[in-house]
Order: sequence, then structure tokens, then C-alpha cells
Amino acid sequence: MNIAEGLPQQELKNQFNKTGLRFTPQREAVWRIFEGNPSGYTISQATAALAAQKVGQATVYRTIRALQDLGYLKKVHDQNGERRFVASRPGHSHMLVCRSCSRAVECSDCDLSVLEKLISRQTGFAVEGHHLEFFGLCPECS
Amino acid sequence: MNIAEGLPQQELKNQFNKTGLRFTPQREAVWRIFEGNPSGYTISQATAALAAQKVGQATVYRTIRALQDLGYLKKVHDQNGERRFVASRPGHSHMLVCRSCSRAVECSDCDLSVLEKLISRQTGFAVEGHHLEFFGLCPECS
DNA sequence: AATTTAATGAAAAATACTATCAATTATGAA
DNA sequence: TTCATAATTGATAGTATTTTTCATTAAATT
Repeated sequence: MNIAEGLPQQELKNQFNKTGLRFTPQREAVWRIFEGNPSGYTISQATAALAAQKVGQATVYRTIRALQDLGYLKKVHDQNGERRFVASRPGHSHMLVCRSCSRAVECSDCDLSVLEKLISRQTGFAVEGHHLEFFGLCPECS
Repeated sequence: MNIAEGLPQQELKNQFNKTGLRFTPQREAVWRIFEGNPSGYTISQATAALAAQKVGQATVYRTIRALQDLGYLKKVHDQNGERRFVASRPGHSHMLVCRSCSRAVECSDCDLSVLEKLISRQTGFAVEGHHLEFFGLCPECS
């Protein structure tokens, strides 16, 4: 039931290669811990977990950024306001985060265009996009 | 046209006093720079601006946190993904941030309950709330 | 195999944030 | 007002986080 379950490693490798980057064993190791955990990790949790696999701290930082840039990691905020990264599919979507276990699921994109029009009228802004994050209790924690 | 324009200093003072805190000249200085700038400040911008007014770094950190807790500062993300703080009224609301000048305006709360119900059905989550931030171009930058 | 390019990781550097504590300032009671 | 109490400040030290550097290693290309 992972967000990115069934994502072929090949797709990720291709995405890296497309921009001249290499899908190294270290980068694969980083991806694997996220792919395997729907609650994701804070940076410090990830560096700790990956240190056990002999992946250096700088590499973790660099890889998390790369995965973010490719759209395979998204940033969310847990109950404590701490920043976590969770596996996701590329593209715009919204995240729904459990306040108890931090499990995150991706919501299919919801149409806020009506809202954006309303806000444009109210404020005079040309609204171009939004970030939306939901929080609540996941089925297991309910 | 500031978000918090016309907010009486008195109200802020009362809010501080209500919890046993004092509205000191330093805290007032912090508040004033935010009140006067709809684009808000990053922490480092704020510490720099306030150092010129002889407000110490620790006090800036402490005061920003206090103003946040009281609801008079809200955190937004600018075009570079950097965290800024902008003056706001207490309570739940959404922020609309200009990608060019970082000017932020507060949107009256918009009803996402229909969306939340839909997401509950789709995911099984008990949705309790959300964070929503819009970005676009403000009238001046359009 | 030789060459070129990218990635790694250890360490240093830079940045961000928090805690400590003596001195100062405000508040309230007498 | 004066004294006692409590909160605040800011300098500094301390901790944590993130980025950069660079020599080395590994991968891709020729």
C-alpha cells in the first residue's frame, strides 16, 4: 500500500539518466527506504537509517534534493510541524498526513479553480497555483 | 494596504499581557517591521533589519515565535521555497504569496469541507484540517 | 584500456537555532 | 515612592543543521 509501490526502479533510473545523473547504489538505497515507508522520514531519521548502510550524510542530502526535483519525494509536515519527506509520484498532488503515525497518502489532484477565481476577484492577484496539505487520522489510527 | 494595517498596538499589548508577557520596546520593534512590510521577512532578514535597531538575535527569534503563537505572524514560502514570516490576523486563514515580490495577503477562510469529504471517501482518512497556500502575481507585479 | 565525467564521503565551513546567565527593566504591593 | 518580585534582554557559548570542498572512487564513453 505504499504510495510508490510498484514503481519500477527502471523508471527512476531513466529519470536520473535523462538529466545526466547516475542512479548509483547509494541513490537506490536512499530511494528504497522511502519507498518502503509510507510515513517517510525527517532528514535526520533518513541520515541515521542510511548511515547504517554506509551512505554518507552529504549524499543523503544531495539525493533527497534530487528525488524532490524529479518529483519522487514530496515534503510534508507532521503533527509536530517537523518536515518529512515521503515517496510520491511526480506531478502536482496533495498530501494527506496522519497526525498519529505520519503515514502520508497522495490525493488525486483536486480542482481548486473555482476557489482560485474567487480569490483572484477578492485580491486582484493572478493566482497561478497552490500548495495544499491535509491532516487527519488514517484508517489504522482511527 | 498592509494585512495588519490599523491593528491597534493596544490589541497586541493586550494579547501579550493576557498570558503574562510584556509588550516591550524590542517586541514592538519586531512587530513594527513586519506590520510595515507586506512581503514579510526571512529570519535572517529580520535579524539583520532589527540589529540596526539594537534588537538582539535571541530576542528576534523569541519574539517571532511569540507573535506566531499569538497568531499575528504566519509562515509562508516564497518563490525560492524560503520561509518568510508575514503579519496576519489571528485565526485560520490562507495566504496568497506573490512569486515576484513576495507580498502576501490573507484570504478569508475558504470552505474546503466538500473536498475534505471527498478525500475521506477516497482514502479512508478522517480529515481534520488543512494547510493551503496560494501563489501568483500580485496586482503591482502583474 | 584509456579518457572523461559524475558521485562519494570525510572534513571543514557556514548557517541556523537554542540555552545560559548576569544585568536590566517593568510590575505590583506596601 | 520604594522595595520585592518577575519577566526580558543580549552577549556568549553551545548545539544542530546544512552546504561546500576536494581528493578519491566509480561509472560511462571512446
